[in-house]
Amino acid sequence: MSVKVFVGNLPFSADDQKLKTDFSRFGNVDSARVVTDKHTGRSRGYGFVEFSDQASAEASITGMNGQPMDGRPLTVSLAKSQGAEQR
DNA sequence: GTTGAGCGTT
Repeated sequence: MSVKVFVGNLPFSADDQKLKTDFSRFGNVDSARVVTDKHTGRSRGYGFVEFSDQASAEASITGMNGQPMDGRPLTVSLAKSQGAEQR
C-alpha cells in the first residue's frame, strides 16, 4: 500500500510535480498533490505525497523535514488520514 | 496584482 505524507510550508511557486520530483529522490512516489484552493485556484501552501513504501516516506521526512526548499523550510510529517491498511 | 497555518481530492 501507499503511505501518505503531509508536506507544509511549501513555496507558492511549488506544485505537485515539483513535490514529486523532490520527493522522488528518497523513494518511489506514487502520487504527489499540492492542495489548491477551489475558489481562488491558488496553492494553499501545503500538499500531500504518497509513497509506495513506508521506508521511503520516512526517508523523505528525515531528509526533507526542516530543509529549506526554494528558500523556505518544509514541514514534512506523516499524514493524519493514514487509514488502517498500511502495515 | 496579495499571503503563510495548515491534513486534500474522488
